[in-house]
Formats: sequence, structure tokens, C-alpha cells
Amino acid sequence: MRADAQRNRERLIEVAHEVFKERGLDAPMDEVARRAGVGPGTLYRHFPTREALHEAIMATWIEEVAGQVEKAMATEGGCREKLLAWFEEYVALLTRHQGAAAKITASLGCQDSPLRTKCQTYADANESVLAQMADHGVLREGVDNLDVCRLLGGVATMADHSSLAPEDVRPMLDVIANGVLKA
Amino acid sequence: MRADAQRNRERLIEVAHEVFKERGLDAPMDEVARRAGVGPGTLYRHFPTREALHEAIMATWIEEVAGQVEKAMATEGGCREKLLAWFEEYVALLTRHQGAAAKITASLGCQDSPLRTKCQTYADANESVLAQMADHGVLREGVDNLDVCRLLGGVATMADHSSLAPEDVRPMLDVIANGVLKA
DNA sequence: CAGTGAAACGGAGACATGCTCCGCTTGATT
DNA sequence: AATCAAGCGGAGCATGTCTCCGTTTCACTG
Repeated sequence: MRADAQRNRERLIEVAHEVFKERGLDAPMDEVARRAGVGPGTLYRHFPTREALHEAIMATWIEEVAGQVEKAMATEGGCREKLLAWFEEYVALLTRHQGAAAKITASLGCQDSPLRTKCQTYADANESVLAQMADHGVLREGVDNLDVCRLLGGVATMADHSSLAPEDVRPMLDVIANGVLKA
Repeated sequence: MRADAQRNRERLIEVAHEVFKERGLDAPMDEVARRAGVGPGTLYRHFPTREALHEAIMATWIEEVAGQVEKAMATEGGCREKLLAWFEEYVALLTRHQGAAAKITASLGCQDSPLRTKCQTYADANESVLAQMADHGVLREGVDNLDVCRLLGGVATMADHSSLAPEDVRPMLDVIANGVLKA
């Protein structure tokens, strides 16, 4: 790739990060181009679709996921506290940008989504946490990872749409934790 | 209201029902006008915003809610079966039109939403079911109606976005039921 | 260090959609 | 029949997506 193309690509991702943070994932594409000081044509050559740009942005979050699992599992207290810490982290990661939670979770099921690899990282992280719960014998029988991911994605989406504060999200996560852990 | 205006209004609701069913709640407003054989101006006079049209459409569902509560509570089996039957019904009601679940649930929190009265009906219905569970002493302490509504709204939204079949939704509702009922 | 060709750029503009404004039409009333 | 407000409709503006293609820039070569 030519040096100027490389520069533009990096700048576009950087600017897109700002714009999407300020105005949500549905912000005008042309706004991203304008702020990056390039024409729309250039933007669309680098990222043919809005989703391609989303994907590029989320790539930076993905790197943090593994660390957040560890951090959550190091929480003081029992399995329940650790699980809840992870759930809160999961929701926080999904709601970084307005509109992200719904898109990521929707792509969990379909094999051919452009966000596939990204959402798979989340699903894998959640699976590893559930596996640890199972190892401690506190996980209910028959609890499926995909279902839990979707439940958390649903909570994150509701939090996103209603601009819920963490303390409003917590009781929902409590219910899910109760439903996932043995009594 | 003049007779022709009345006719147009009714026809618009009828057509909007079809269009939104086919193409989701974000379908072009002008498409509704065109199919109804009126100009966009007429559509917007009757329904100044997209939400106003949504509201008019949902008014017809609202009438069914009370009946569905009764039907669910008449389900064979114990409290858990009744609760799950209601949860399934709740999700089904919310997913009648693509995009409805997210909008309705998002308006649960804010007092000034145009969909307020509609979503309140759902919330009230769910509250009555939870109250019956509490009467039977099977409801966990501290479970809040709004939280359960949001959880169900989240599930419905995920089902909507991923076009999930009822059998894919059921396990999520199982988890919520486990989390809401005493062990 | 020009010359060259391909890669990259940028922005005009075609197209879709939301919504409004205002001149024209029509229904109800007298 | 005459009247006129209520109602209608569609041209048209605003915003946003995405493409096409003439122009510019980079990197390589002799």
C-alpha cells in the first residue's frame, strides 16, 4: 500500500472513532470523510461499507477483552461476584459506542457477518468465564454460551437505547446471574 | 372530522400495518402514502411523526394484551410453566413488527415518549403476572418489574435482529425465569 | 533526477428518504 | 347554488449514501 493511502486509512479510523463516539455508529459517513480531510470516494475505497469501518474500529477493543476477563476473575469474593464483574465488563465493552451492542450481538448467529471475528472474541471470552464457573460446579446444567451472550447483548442494547447508568443495569445482570448459577 | 379525512386516516393505518409488517418499522413513510393513494402531505397531517403512526398501529395490539395474560395464566402446570408461557407471549407481542421491540422497550423509561401509554400496558401486564407469582410465594425478593420488562425487551430485540425461532428464544426465557423465581 | 504508469484522490452528482409549504379541491353547511 | 374552511397532493428542499471518472501523487526506473 502506498504511503499516502496508509496515512489516510489510519487517519480515517482515528477520526471515525471520534465521530462514532460522539454521534453513534449511524453517524454520516461523509462527516467522517470531511473531518479526516478526504473526499467520500477515498473513505469508501478504504471501507466499502459502514460495517467495514465498524469492524476496523472494533478491532482495537478486541485486544482488551482477554485482559478484562482476567481482571473480572480477580474480583474479590465468590463465583457470583466474579461472574457479575465480568457481566458488567461485557456490557461496558458492548456499549462503548451507541448502536454497537445490537450490531455485534446480531452478528453472533450468522456465519457470514463482517463482524463475525469480532463478536466471536466476545463469545469466546464469555465461554471461558462460564467454563470456569462450571469447573467450580456452580453453573446450572444446560446453560448455553450463545444464549447467555444474547441475554447480555440484549441488556447492553437496552442500556444503550435508554442510556441506562450502571446501577440501572446491575439488577438485570443479577437476574441473569441467578438464572445461570446453581441456587 | 370530515368524512374523506376519516376514510384516509383509516386507510393509512391499514396500509401502514401491511408496509411495516413487510419492511419493518423503518420502512419509508412515502411508501405508506403511495400505497394508500395519498400524498405525503396527507400522511404527515394525520401522523406528524413516524412514531405517531407506530402508536396508531400498536393500539390494535394493546387490546389483546389482557387476554394473553389470562391465556398464559391458564397454562397447564405450575407457576414456572405459566410464567414461561407469559414470557413467550410477551416476546411474541413485541416482535410482531420488525424493530418494534427495541422502540417499545426504550420508551419504558422516559415519561414523555409518544409510545408511553402503549408500553405501559405491557409493563402493567407483566407486573400483574409477577404479582401473581409473588402471591404464590415463588418470586424472589427484590425482583423489579421494570428490570424484567427490559430483560424481556432485550430478548425480543435480539430475536428480532437475528430472526430467532421460538425454540431459540425459549432457553433465554428459561434463564430469566430461573433468575426471577425462587430456587 | 526527470519520466512514467499505476495507485490513490476528491468531489460533483445520481439517487433515496424525510418532511414542509402552499395553491388547489372538496365536503359540509346555509 | 354558494360559500369557505378543512383537507389534499405533490413539488421541492434538506440530508445522507455511494459512485464515477478526470486529476493528482507516489514510487520506481533508466
